[in-house]
Amino acid sequence: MPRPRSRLRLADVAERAGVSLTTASRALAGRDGVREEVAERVRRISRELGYVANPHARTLAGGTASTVGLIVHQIDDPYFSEIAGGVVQVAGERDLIVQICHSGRNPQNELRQIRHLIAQRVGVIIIAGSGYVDPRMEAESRAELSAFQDAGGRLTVIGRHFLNADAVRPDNKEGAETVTGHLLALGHRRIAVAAGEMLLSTVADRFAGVAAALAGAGLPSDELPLAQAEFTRDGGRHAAERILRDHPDTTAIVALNDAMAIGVLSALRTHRVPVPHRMSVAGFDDVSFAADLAPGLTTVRLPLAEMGRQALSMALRPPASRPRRKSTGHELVVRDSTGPAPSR
Amino acid sequence: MPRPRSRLRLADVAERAGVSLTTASRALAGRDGVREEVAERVRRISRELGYVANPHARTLAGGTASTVGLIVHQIDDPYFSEIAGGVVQVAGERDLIVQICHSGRNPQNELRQIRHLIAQRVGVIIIAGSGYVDPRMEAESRAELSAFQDAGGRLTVIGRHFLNADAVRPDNKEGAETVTGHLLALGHRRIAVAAGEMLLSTVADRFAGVAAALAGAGLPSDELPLAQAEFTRDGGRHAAERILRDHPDTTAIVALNDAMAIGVLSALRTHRVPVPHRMSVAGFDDVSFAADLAPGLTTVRLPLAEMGRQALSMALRPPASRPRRKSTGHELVVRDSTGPAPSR
DNA sequence: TTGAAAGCGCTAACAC
DNA sequence: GTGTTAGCGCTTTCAA
Repeated sequence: MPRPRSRLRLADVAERAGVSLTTASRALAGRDGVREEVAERVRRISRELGYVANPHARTLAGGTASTVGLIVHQIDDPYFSEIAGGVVQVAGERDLIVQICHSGRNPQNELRQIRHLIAQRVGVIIIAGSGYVDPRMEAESRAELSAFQDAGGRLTVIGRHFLNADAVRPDNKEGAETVTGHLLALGHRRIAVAAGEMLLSTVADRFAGVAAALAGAGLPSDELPLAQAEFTRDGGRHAAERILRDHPDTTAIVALNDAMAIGVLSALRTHRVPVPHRMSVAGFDDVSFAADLAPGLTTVRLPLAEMGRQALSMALRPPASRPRRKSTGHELVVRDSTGPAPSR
Repeated sequence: MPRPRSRLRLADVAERAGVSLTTASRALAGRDGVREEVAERVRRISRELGYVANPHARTLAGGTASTVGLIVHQIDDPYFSEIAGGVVQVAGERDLIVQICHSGRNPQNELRQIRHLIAQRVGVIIIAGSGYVDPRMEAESRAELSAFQDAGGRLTVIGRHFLNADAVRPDNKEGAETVTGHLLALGHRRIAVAAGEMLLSTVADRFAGVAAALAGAGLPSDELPLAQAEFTRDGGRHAAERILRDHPDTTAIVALNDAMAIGVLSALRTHRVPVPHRMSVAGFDDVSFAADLAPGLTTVRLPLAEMGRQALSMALRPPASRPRRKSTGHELVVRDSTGPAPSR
């Protein structure tokens, strides 16, 4: 592939502004040691000329690596695309570039993506999405990431329990308690859970929240009907089928994410189970179209885009002596998919 | 942003192999002019040491980066996140990195993103999403992109009319004709259109398809009720409000994308207009959750992820003498939001 | 077939 | 404050 014709360089801007390379560099980086008047002139000329720095040269020379690596399970999953939206937005404001990789909920592939990003010399890595309950499944990733951090790279995780990284912590357990409390308040006592694979820490945490709420209400959470399946729409369908078959007197289903909730609603529609009159359904996440389902989905709202924004903002601040933890908070959004428990 | 400490360099590999930098470079790049035996030794040592080239140095010194720039209007819009999913998938298979930027449906911002990607020396640019009817709105972008292509860069557009680029062409006009034909066959005669801004070429093309279908059925398409608004869910709400007010005898609304269709459904629910008994609604795109709305949305399916895959695959093939055009095809997906026209 | 040397465009010590 | 100069790690002429 031929090499793109060389474009405007910093030297051109410097020349036009009648200053040296260094001064131009400082002015554009906003560093001080330049008279404000001169700096302003350089910036103006740079803008007029449409100058854009070559990030490779910049990185090579030891400047800031202006790239953010974002690892998601799957970008076309609304949970991740909304988070990514937040990351890309902040990146755009700061003239950073975002590289997106899929881990596909596969620890080996995730490791590969991490290595790739590190080889690219990205300055920031953001990992979004559940980790694994068993630390051995991500031991290698952790090792690579530690080395990355030791070398000065910035790491932020969203929804993982990494001891040594800044983290955006979704209210998984608390949110699950809240939504379960909502169902209890509506009089439901026979509540079932549609869960993803329990080896995902997000699933385990949310499930713990449901169990805690039930225990708090004096209900035996150890025999809580639990249907595990994939953490997806189809998984939700399968889980609902099993719940209907094995626990026919269930009056409410808590799905541990909205994707599963949608599958649950779909299965209930197929079986002509009226929602919420015969069965209440609640989800988790509040993805953008949860309000547009019918019935509108009662769910726990996480501020997804905001989580993405925070993750990048944290990474861009100078590292703290101790890793930062930022809880997302959550909000119960009551729509039409939950209602009073049917009286018997 | 901090800078990761420098790692193993090519010079280290060269030294260990007892050859010059040049020879090592050649050996690893697989270029000839190196005795096979020497090349093999260099490669072995490089592997043993775990050497990974610094892509910034590599890009700066010569070739283009093995990076794909993907410009979308908004990554958290399902239309784009599904396309992006396809692109990221193919990229993952080929060890390429995908950089995502938002244009935000703003030509100026799009131009800025294009410049960034070019400055970044990406080898491939993929632009997804509607262009503008008025060529002047994207004249600058076109100029930059032409220069990029002249310099050897590969460009693929999804859903734009760029003469000189490989293109994935969604069946906008054809799909609109199909879905309008479906409504006509159901007996609808008073059909209204909820459209995005007409300056978007996608909107114009889809609208032309609706008009053509009506004309083909001998209906006066020049007085076709048309409500223009933003090409989003909220825009759909507003458009529906206006249609209900100004054309109360309408029996079917064609929304020119699914986002608007969802807004239309929402507005109709608010006004207690039964769908499809009193009003049929059709969308366009078939985003993943269109089936889960209630009623399930009748729409025109575009193979979004496949479009993303094709776009990158085309870009990675050697350029053809003439730009390639790949039509997506389309498929009418009939669900519950359309039904027979109410008899009067 | 191999190597020396000249950059690629930028930042950062170190002068002035 | 501002400029000079030496790299960052690699590819690529151009000689040998």
